[in-house]
Parts: sequence; structure tokens; C-alpha cells
Amino acid sequence: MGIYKGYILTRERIEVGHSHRLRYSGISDHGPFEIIITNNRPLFFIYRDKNLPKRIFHCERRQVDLTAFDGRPVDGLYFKTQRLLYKARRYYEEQGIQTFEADIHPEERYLMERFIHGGIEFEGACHSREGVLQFVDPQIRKGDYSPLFSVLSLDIETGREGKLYSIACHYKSPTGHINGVVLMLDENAHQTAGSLGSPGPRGPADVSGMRKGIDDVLPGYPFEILSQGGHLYRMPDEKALLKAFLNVMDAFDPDIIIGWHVIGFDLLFLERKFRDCRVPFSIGREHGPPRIREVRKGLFRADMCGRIVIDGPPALRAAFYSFDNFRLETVASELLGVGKDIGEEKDKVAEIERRFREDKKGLARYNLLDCKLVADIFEKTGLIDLIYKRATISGLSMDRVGMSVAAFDYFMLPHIHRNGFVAPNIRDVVPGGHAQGGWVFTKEAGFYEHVVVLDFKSLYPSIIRTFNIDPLSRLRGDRDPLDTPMGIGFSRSAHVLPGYIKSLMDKREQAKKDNDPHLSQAIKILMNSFYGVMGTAGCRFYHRDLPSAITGTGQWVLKTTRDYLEQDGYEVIYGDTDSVFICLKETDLSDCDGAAKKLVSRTNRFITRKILEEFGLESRLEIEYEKHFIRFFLPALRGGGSAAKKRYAGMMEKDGKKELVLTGLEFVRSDWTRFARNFQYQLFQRIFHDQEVVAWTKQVVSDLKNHVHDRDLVYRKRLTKPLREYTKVVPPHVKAALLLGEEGANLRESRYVMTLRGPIPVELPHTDLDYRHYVEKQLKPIFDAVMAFFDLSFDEIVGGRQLSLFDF
DNA sequence: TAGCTACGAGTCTCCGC
DNA sequence: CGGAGACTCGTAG
Repeated sequence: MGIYKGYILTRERIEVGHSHRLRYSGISDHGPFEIIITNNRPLFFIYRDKNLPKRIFHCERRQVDLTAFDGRPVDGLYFKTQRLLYKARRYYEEQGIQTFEADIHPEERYLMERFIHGGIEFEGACHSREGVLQFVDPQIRKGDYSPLFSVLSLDIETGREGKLYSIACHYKSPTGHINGVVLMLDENAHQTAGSLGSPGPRGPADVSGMRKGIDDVLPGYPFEILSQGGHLYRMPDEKALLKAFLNVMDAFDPDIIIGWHVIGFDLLFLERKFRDCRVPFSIGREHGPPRIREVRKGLFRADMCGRIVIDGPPALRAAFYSFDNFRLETVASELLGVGKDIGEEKDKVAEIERRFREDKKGLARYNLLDCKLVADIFEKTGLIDLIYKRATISGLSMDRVGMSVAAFDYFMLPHIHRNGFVAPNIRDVVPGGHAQGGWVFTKEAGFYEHVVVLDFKSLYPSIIRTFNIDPLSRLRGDRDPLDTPMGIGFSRSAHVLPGYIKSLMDKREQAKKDNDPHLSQAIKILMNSFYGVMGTAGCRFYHRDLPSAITGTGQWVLKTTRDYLEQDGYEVIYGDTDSVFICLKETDLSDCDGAAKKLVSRTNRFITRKILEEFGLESRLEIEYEKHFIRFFLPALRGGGSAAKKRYAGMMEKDGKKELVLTGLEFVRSDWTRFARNFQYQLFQRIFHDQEVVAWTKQVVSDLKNHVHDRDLVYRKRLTKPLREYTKVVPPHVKAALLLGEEGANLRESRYVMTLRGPIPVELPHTDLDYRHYVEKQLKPIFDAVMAFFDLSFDEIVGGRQLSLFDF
């Protein structure tokens, strides 16, 4: 007995026959736990004035003090099981009877209504089963608990005809103890320790609640020690291998499983292999199987009791990491500066086959190294901490942190209930028309000096706070009404999101002070998702006025700011959504930073006064001094005429060093060749440093023709759909991919060069590179975009096609 | 088990000449 | 052959 503190890893509902249970599984200060809730009943709502047909699915219809968004009162319908709820929902749908919140999962609702974000305190009778503490209907409330996770990095090697060669596990205990295990198929191995039994009971937790390090995961079974560390166990057949794997899982008992395409490949393969070998795939904490499915094309999820599975590539993407590609070797070499044992240059499949035949220890080393690379990548990037912080901030479980709509529900539903409303089902949301977005403006294209950039800090969240924009405030727009600049009405007093954003902003400030970048990032991601979520019909709280009020106010703020600065005598040459680019005045140049800072405080004072005077509201907007470009360039549109938007170049000084910033231009575009991107970077470097350009450009053209840049002439472009679906037009990257036949069919990206025969995939011979193409299509446009402002044209300086100064 | 809009550029295809 | 418009992709915020 006593009070336990813990963290919920997984949430499930268990339905057997007529029984409905919720199960929360996680880790506590006394080891792994499992909480079963038996007194929960799934529910949804219907209009009170609705008479139900005589078919009855629910066990109770109860009057509640809530209304739908239209103000009509509703009743709660309670069900014995979720299965009956689904039946009722489907039946009522056929009958045209509207339901509310029928798509909220009870295991989520139970937690969100208690404001539980993973961390809990609980007390009640418990008994221990196989090392897991079990509680039935304990007292449970939100709590603070900082879990330490045990992490297992998993990787398998497979051979021809779907054979499982080996399984490698790199395990890190909560205290940092590391184990490595490789289970290898070896038909010559003797199973000297006798057949492995079913997984035994877990060892008892030690006094501190930390599970012990494991030195020998298969007791009594012979192993070899690998040179890099780790144990190699040889198994005589696949079935023995799989059983051994269950023993390993049981011994390590990881909280989190990580890997590289670990769900879509490794777990899926294992699932099939376990089935074929007639061994239960019982890797969950309760010895049940995982549920694996493809939620979107190429995006997989694996759910099991008590363990979270996190796949490396999507987790990195979600944390805004970007790489050339997401192959393990690429990411590892970029982040860790190391490569794989079997490099890219070798035929990977053949080498694995060879090692399996001739060098099983070598294969084991390779297998375990991949696990370690993945573990090191997670370690280095702090991915697990970031995901954990995102989970605790949003309330979602760690494998759902990217789901913005779900995160919004998690906050909003309990609050909207406490304010008297029930929400619609997502499928009942009616899409609105097209909404406007941010405002972008430019002035003259060309070169400038001493341009300072000011931008509004978290503009949209600040607008939500200032003008009380949220679903509740819209519904209660008649209570202490206010109007946004665009005339959309909200309430001064009835709102919940602004307060939430304030608390998030305060937490973020504290996180920055505490040197907790992951928490800070987690909060930023969540805050920035609110606008997008309220603007999609995929969210039950969607209403077209919500995003419109936010972006409309954003446009008003930016225009008002620009007008103020211009009245102050400044030239504002560019702006995008939340930023203004200002040319400093002659008199500012003796102290640019000082002038910018004064500008910032004047502008902030002005905006604050304006919002108070016009709307009677306290402004939460804050403009900041972002940077100072010593020299700056706005390109013209390619077609000529005015300046382009979302494209600029500038030179700024940072810690005494000059730094080139290129935004939106070819340099940052992955679909331009490296050759062109290098050229553009150096061109701006030269321009901003007043260096020679013409002779250098001629040299580049000459070098190009002399094969100096041959390796940098590859185009890369994504294939966003299957090749045969490019029916309307066939762009070059598709043409190239089509030349690969079967091989090209599964490509997600096309890499090709331009030859005299047209686009050719890099995989095929391409000695006839079309240099004229690269000059005309990659060099010339980049050169002209800048040099036109010096009255130079590319054709003049290199002679052009007709004069053929350079003979192609 | 769906965050958003704004924007530019290149290439292809069609259409009229 | 040239222009218009559709299509496709990648990017800024």
C-alpha cells in the first residue's frame, strides 16, 4: 500500500464478451505497473428532444447539463461496451439521429477528463504478477513523475526466401547499463542447454525500483563474446531463435523499442515469421502480441501493452531534422560521423549472405552495430526526451505526439464540457470555404544596405491570446462581445485557449531559463499547431471564423506595423506574415543595433496603444529585433517586373563573422543541382564582398565543359505518386524513372542527369552529359537574376549560344 | 488514429497560327 | 512556333 508515482506508457481498452476494461500500463517508482479500470462506461451524446427507436443498445440514458454548439440540450447515452456503442452509432446514423463525441476513445477520455498527461499518483490494493504491479480500480490522479526509460534498439537480418538470419538487441537500462545480444540462426549449433521454455517470471525489482542490469539473458545457454561487446547466441532453427527472442524481451523488459523502419520492416517480418513457426508473438508486457498496421502509405504504428515503439526516420522528421536521405548510413554519418560496417559501395544483400555462410560472427557484429547506430542517433539527438516532453505537454501517448488534432481535443474537450458544451463528431464537421493566410508584400527589386528585420514573436498564438480567439469564445460571442479587426465576434470573458497559451508561454520561458531546449521546443510545436488545427475540417472544433479571425488579424497587425514605420519615415521593403524588413536611415548607421532596438520599443508601444484604443484589449503581441543585414538583395520575378516574394539574399554579421543568408532561392532548393547551388552561393559571396564575377563565371563554364563538375550535375526530385499515375504530364524526373523499368516503380525519389538523349537516371550510363543544358538552365538564370542589376547579361559575357565562345 | 496558406519556377501540353 | 494554362514540386512562414 501507500502512494505510488508513475508514468503511463500505453492506454488500451480491453473488451471480452460483455466486459469492458481500461488498462494503463507504465513504469513507477516501484517498477512496471498495470492499472485496470473496471467501472468505466463508454458514452456519447444525443439531443435531449430526440426519441430513440425501440432498438436499444445503451444501458443508461442520463440527463446532463450540457448543450450542443447550437445550444440545444443533450443527454448522455452510456454503454456496457465500446462494441455496443459502435453498433448504436451505426444504427443511429442510418436513422438520421445525430450523435456527439461518439468518436472519442474511452481510454483517452478517462485520462483527459482527469487532466492526466501521463504522470500519475495512485493508491490501492495491488498484487504482483511476474514482476508487474497490478492495481484494479485504484485511486488515480494526475501527478509529477520523471520516468527513466529502458530502451531496446532492435534490428533483424534476413536472407533469401524470407529466412530469418539473426535478431540483434542493443539494450540500455534506466540507469544506463548497456547490453548487446545477437541471436543467430546456425544449423550446426547444438542446443546444449535444452529447449528454451516459455518466458519465466521477471526478477523482482530492487529496492530503488530500478530494474537490474542483465548480464546473461539466456541463463545456462552458451554464448560467444563479440569483439565490440555483446553476446552471440547460436540457434539451431528459426523456431528456437524466435523463442530465444521472447526470452530476451522478457529479460530486458524494455519500455521503449526503437529501430530503423522497425515497425514497417522488422516487426512486420517477425510477426509473419512467428505465425509461420506457430509461436505466439508475445512481446507485449502482458505477453500479448502487438497490433501492427499501416496508418498511411509508408507510415506504420505498433501498439502493444506497456511498450512504446518509436521508428527513427519519422521521429527525426517530426523533430525537423533534414538529411540528404533517411538511410541509416547517411543519418549516422551526418550525426555521428561514423559509417556502417558494410558500406554503401558493397552489395549489401550479397555481403549479408556471404557473412551468414562464412562469417556468422561478422554478421552478428554488423547486425549489432546497426542497433548501436540507431541507439546513438536517438541518444545524440535526444529524440526520446523530446518525444516524452511533447507527450507530457500535449497529454498524448508518446507514439502519438505528432497528432495535432488529437492534442487539441485533449485540451479542449474537458474544458468545453466544463463550459457547458459537447462537441460534434469529426465526420459531422462541415468544411468551410477557402480561408486567407498570411500577408506578403515587397517593394522594389534590387540591392539594399543596412536592412533590419523585426518580427512578431509567436504571432498567431499571441493573436489568439489578445483577441480571445477559440471555439468557446466564438460560441459565447454574445457575452461581453469584442470584434477582431476583420469584424468577427468573440467574447471578452468566456474563453479557454488564451489562458492555456499563456501558461504554455510561461512554461516555455521557464524551460529556457532551466536550459531545457526539448521542453521549449515541445511547447513551441504545440502552440504553433493550434491555428492549423482550428483551420481544418478534420478537427471537431473547426469553424471558418476561427482561422479567418487569426489570419485576418495577422494581416491587420502587419499592415498597421508597416504603416506606422512608414509614417516614421522608414522604407519597409519586404514583409511576410509576421516580419518587416526595414531600411535604416542615414542617421541610424552610427549605431544600427541601437536604432533597431529603439524602433522595436516604439513599435511595441504603438501596437499596444492601438489595440487598447481600438478594441479595449490588452495586447499580447511583441515585435522583436531579429537580424541586421549589412547588404541585402531582393530578386525580381523571373518573368521580370516587380520583386519576388519569399526569395531574398542577405549578408549579416554574426560575432564579427560575415554570414550569407539565402532564403527561398535556388541554393536552398533540393531540386536544383549541387552545381547550380554552389554557383549561386559563391556568386552572392562575391557580390556582397565586391569581388570579381565575370572572369570567375567564365572559368566555371569552362570547368564545367572540362568535366570538373560532372559529379554535381544530378537532379533530385520526389516522385509523389506511382509512375503510371503521371498521366496529364510527364516531367523529366518521371521520364528518367520510367527508364528504370521495374526498378523505378518503387522509387520515392528520382535522381537523374540531363544528357544529349534527355533525362537519364544516374544508375544508367550517362557519358553524354548535356553541358549546354546545364549552362542555359542552371547557370544562366542564377547569374542573370543578380547581374541584371549590374547591367550584365550572361549571354553577353560568355558569348551566348550563337557566338559559341564555348563550343559544346 | 488528416494542422494551415502563400508563392515561384520549370516543364509539359494544348491550341491557334 | 509562341503563348496560356495546367501540373508538379519545393519552399517560407
